[in-house]
Amino acid sequence: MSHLHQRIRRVLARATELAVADGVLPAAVDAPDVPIDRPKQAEHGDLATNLAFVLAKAAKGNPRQLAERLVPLIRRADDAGWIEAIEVAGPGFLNLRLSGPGWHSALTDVIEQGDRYGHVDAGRGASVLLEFVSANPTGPMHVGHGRGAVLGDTLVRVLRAAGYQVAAEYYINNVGNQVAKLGESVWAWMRDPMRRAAALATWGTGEPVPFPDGFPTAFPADGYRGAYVAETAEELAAAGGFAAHVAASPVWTDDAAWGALEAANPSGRADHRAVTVQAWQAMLACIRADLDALDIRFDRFFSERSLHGLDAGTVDAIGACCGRLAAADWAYRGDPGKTEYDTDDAPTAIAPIVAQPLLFRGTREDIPKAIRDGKDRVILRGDGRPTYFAADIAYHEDKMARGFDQLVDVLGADHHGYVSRLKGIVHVLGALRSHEGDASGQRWQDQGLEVLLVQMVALLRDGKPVQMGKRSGEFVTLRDVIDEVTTGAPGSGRDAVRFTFLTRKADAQLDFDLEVARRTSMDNPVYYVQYGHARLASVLERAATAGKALRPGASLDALRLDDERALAMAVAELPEVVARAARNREPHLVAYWLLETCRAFHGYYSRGKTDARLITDDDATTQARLTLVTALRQAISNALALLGVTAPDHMAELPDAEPAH
RNA sequence: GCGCCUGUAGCUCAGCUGGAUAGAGCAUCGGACUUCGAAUCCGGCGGUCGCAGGUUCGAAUCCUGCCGGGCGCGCCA
Repeated sequence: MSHLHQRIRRVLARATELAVADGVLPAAVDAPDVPIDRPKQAEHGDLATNLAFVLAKAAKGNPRQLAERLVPLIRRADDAGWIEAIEVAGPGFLNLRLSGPGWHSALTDVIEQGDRYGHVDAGRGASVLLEFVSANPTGPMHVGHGRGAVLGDTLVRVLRAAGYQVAAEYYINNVGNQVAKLGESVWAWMRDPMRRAAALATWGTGEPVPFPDGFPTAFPADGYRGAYVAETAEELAAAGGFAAHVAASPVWTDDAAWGALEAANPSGRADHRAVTVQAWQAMLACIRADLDALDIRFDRFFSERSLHGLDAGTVDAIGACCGRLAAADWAYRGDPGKTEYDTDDAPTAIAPIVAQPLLFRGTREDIPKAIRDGKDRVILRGDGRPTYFAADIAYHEDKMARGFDQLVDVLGADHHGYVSRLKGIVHVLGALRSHEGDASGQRWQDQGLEVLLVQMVALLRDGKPVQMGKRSGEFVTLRDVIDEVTTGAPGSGRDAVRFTFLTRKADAQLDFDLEVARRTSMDNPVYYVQYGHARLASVLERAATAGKALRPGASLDALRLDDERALAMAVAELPEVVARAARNREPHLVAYWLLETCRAFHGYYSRGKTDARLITDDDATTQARLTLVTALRQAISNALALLGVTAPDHMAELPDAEPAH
């Protein structure tokens, strides 16, 4: 699929070849990936390139001189006549002014390609595994998770549009102390139906709910305190299946008693208890519903339990991986009992640590300094249980074994201390492969893992921070935010949340103002852009009603305004923006393209109200302008689709909005 | 202490592989609809790109140092 910049780039590449053939350039010069800019100054033409600089550097020549000599060659290479004028400017810029057919072709591209316009082949079919969200299934998603989710999902869409094969994956942390704690918290509520009912009623009133006192089984001091825990307990109690457990009354900390009670969990481990499993499954269902509300889909939910060999049909991949690492001296036995559990976080009733832990050599000198760890980390605890880190090693080993070309993880910024460790893993697993005679190892050592950090979200309401007490469990959930910014139109909450998250690049902190996200003006970018789309759709509708609908193959010669040329150039840029957004993993670029393009259109439209109306009495003018409008609408619609935001043909009237007249 | 992110207009932020006179929105001041959606547009005001060096034809962008802000450094996940 061809687009304007690509065609111009081909002309410039051919001109470079001609330059070599004519001896203007030495044969040794490689034709570079020709950079094409949109100049800031209108006098600088439609497109500009610093090709002469790049070539001059390689050929050790004078850029300005080389640019002069390239001009006739570009003319010669431009046999299709896209370029009307070439000007050498400044120290050697080549400013191109496109011919009518040249810039018109940007519009006909869109009309021809329809909803495929903007798709490019930058990825050349490379396969990418993109892991994102991976929120612990111990509670509902909060706003920060939401940002990672939207960024990840938008990146999936953008990468696919840019010609990558993408697998979207969610890693479920369903093993360990955190899920055990969730299970214990749910269990505490299940044991006491009276208090549960009272507490659930109290939650609705906003009164504080007393936790520590009066439970037959005390509520864990560091348990999960949100209302959702009691609600889950209510559901599980109602669903039944735990009557025997309650009757047998095992104390939560008594692993042996639980082991005797549950055939599926002979060890009795707290994170394997039936109630724990049901609890995180309920949480995961809730998370999936929230993701669904944002139109986020995954190709796979990857269970951490499967790496432990705990899911049906799985084997202990972690043990196997640790064994391989130890065999290649990437792991070693450390001193037993050197570090105690922090009593706050310790899983209850664990055996004293007497055996030797296995440590990962993340500090070895042959790991590149940038990803070398400051300290060797435990992967198998003294009691033999793997750490979270060990599971992540096995998980990334699994990803690598699946034959992807690239691995990308999206992480919350609060995990940034973990990034180098994670990158270290992939490097070492690559080295391990090389050590074991696997040729693919080198590629992973060189290329490694790519990690995108998503910075924090500060939630505001009308400019003031929204207080979130994490200890009380009363934090604002993603669901709350979606609900609060939902106005009247279907999908409006999703649209506002998605677009707002994409108005900042990932590594910048984001203020999310709930009040602004509901607003119907320029400070709410999603509205501005959707209004632009609705305006375009409305023009087309009106033209059709007036019997002046666009006919195929209309001539564009009647487009003579600077605004029209600029809009066509904006449309032409979309495929470039998609390619760059994919390459740099920066989906916000698409959002900015939308804002700029809509701003340009609103300006054109307003100026035209007096002297350049879109629907006129002159047929040729009307047809040409409707072509522009059609192409713009299509391009904007496509870009919105990449962001997962709806492109409405009409804006819903808001109850609290001033009526338009 | 070590490491990561960050510092651009009063505020919130863009700024492509280093490229031409650093751009938007908000705020503020002033304008624009009898007709395609004024939920919009046009204009004014506003800058030592944190500071100091370096690299080169050219630095907000790359390198070094310093200063300020945020975060991370568990046999938690």
